[in-house]
Amino acid sequence: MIHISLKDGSQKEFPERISLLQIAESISPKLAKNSLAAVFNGKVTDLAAVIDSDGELEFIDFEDERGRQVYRHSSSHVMAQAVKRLWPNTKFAIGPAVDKGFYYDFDTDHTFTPEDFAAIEKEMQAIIKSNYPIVRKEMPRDEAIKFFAERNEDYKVELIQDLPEDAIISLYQQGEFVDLCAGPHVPATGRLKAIKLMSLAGAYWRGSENNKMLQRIYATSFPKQALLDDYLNKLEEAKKRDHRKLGKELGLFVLLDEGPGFPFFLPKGMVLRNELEKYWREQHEKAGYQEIRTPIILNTDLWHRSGHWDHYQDNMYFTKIDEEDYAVKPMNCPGGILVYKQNLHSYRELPLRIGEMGLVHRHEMSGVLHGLMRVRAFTQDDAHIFMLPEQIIDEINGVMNLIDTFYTQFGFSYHVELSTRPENSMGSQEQWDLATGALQQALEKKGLDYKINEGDGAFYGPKIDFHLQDSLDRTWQCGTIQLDFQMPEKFDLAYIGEDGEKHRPVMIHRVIYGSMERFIGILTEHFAGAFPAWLAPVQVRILPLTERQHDYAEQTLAQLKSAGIRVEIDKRSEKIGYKIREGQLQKIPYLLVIGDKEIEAGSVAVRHRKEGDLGAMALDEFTAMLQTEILDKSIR
RNA sequence: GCCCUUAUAGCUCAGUCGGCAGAGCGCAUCCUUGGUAAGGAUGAGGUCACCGGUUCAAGUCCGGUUAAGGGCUCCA
Repeated sequence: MIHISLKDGSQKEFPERISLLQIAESISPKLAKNSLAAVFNGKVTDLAAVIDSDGELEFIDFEDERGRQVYRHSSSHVMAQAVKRLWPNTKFAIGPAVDKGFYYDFDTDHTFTPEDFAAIEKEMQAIIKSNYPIVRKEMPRDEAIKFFAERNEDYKVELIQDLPEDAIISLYQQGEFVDLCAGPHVPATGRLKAIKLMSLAGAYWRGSENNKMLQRIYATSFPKQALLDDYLNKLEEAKKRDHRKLGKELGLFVLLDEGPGFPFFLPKGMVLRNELEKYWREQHEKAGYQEIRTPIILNTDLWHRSGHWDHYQDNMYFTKIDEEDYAVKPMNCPGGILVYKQNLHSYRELPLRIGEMGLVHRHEMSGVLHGLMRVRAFTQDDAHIFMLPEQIIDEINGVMNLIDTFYTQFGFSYHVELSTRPENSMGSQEQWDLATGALQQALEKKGLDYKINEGDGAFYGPKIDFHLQDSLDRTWQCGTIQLDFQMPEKFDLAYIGEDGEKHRPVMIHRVIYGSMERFIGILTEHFAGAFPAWLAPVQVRILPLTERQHDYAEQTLAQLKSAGIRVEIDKRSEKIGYKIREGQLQKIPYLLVIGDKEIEAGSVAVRHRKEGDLGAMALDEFTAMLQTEILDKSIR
């Protein structure tokens, strides 16, 4: 029996060999009618069918036992077939389904431009209309190599050569087009419906920058035009939350030609940033951290000693002072370590938790810069914890709890990854195994689901990464916990144990926001610029109806200010509707409309950015309400 | 860094076949003094990213540089 879990959480059981059409029929006749039933040779473990509450089919695609989406994968073959027809000399690399669509990598003399999209889409529609059966063929490895070599498909030959000697190679054919493919596929090209080519990109063959760069076409497909339209609309909506767009509109930050990757924070962005730092300091004081600040520029002897010279040089900036070589810090740890070394420490002092809002500079390649998410100068909300070996698990657990407190405060959900030893790293395998094991143990003790990221650790230790999502569902690493046996060694760190002898402490590097820049970027998209009142750069805007209310508005402003509220007045001689519109667009939590009625009653008319007109209230009452909201850090 | 695309007013963007630089928003001034998402008029605002080339003539065509956008690789 195989178990099928539907996306709505329910479970069904089926015999081993069954067609997807049969599965679909047994779940819902409606689903079956729209079904993409595939001729299928393996097991089905998941049927990604989502049926929304009113029974309409929201999205359907089948996944095979390795999680591949059949419908999109078949779409990718049809795109390849169309490209082959239009540019017969094209060589084919790979064309998998991805999250919201599919792509295919091509090697051809023709340079694709977006103008080619219409022609390719038209050819794809012709192929769909022809309704070619998609037929699976199998042949021995040697025969398959010969088959593709004759067709000059170098990449396919290379792919097959990587398969075991005795492998049976499967090919899928539709009309004149044959592709190397494990399958499965929809039974015929006519099953495909709405197709849209999305974008062009360069992509290295097999993802290595030492290989040739191929041309990748990204596209998506849906079984109904309405679903495609819906998807495109959602993309448009997501773009409206883009932190780069909102950052400009809300006056949070700018990026200028004069400093690529070096963001300028504007007054409103600074208010937000300072509030985040304030919250950070409160929480860290509670959690037993101390705070330090270390220099941005330090001499190169230090960086040799720390291993950054050998392992991180390409990402560092250098400078000279009085003929001596200095480097701008790319990480805060060496500074923190020097602070630790200022005293001889007793085991009784440990764990020692030392935080630093540390400004670091990293030379990132020009092509990777992205708004606030990926910059060349950023402030890490760093901390280094020096501890006894037996304190490791507890300390990691403490940091995980702190991270959870922060992310929950902002309403983020996150996923966790464990990154292991990279190639360019220092220390013995034994130490790495120990460190990686400790992180793993801490994760398991906490019961967190995590994904393993082979070879993605820091050069001095493995790490647990916490990832948050942006508005386009791209994920960004924010929090990280890194366990380090190397730096204490390199810097000969010590504490005096119970036995009166010197011992080596263990070190954790950790950030929670990750970087202030990236976190503000994510936060902006998460709230679509409508920050909770405690973070909002302007919490209240007073809108006097006419000049007659200006004095009263000033009094109101003074009272709110003395209550610690960030408030401003719009005194322009514009109509109230216009002032409200602007206040809404600036996503200010509260707009206070003041007319003669309010003056007479000694009140303010309150409008909330999401809830609309809340009616008149005494100023004291409003102030108390808002103060509570700010103090509770509520999301309203 | 690599592949593709883009760069015109503070912002968003038109500008056709190479022939006098445009609109809306915003801004300034004036009129309007109003009740919950855009009242009206007038005006200012430009080295068409930068450097070079072709041409009688370049925002427009060509080459280069810089920056930005979508990816790849890399990363907080």
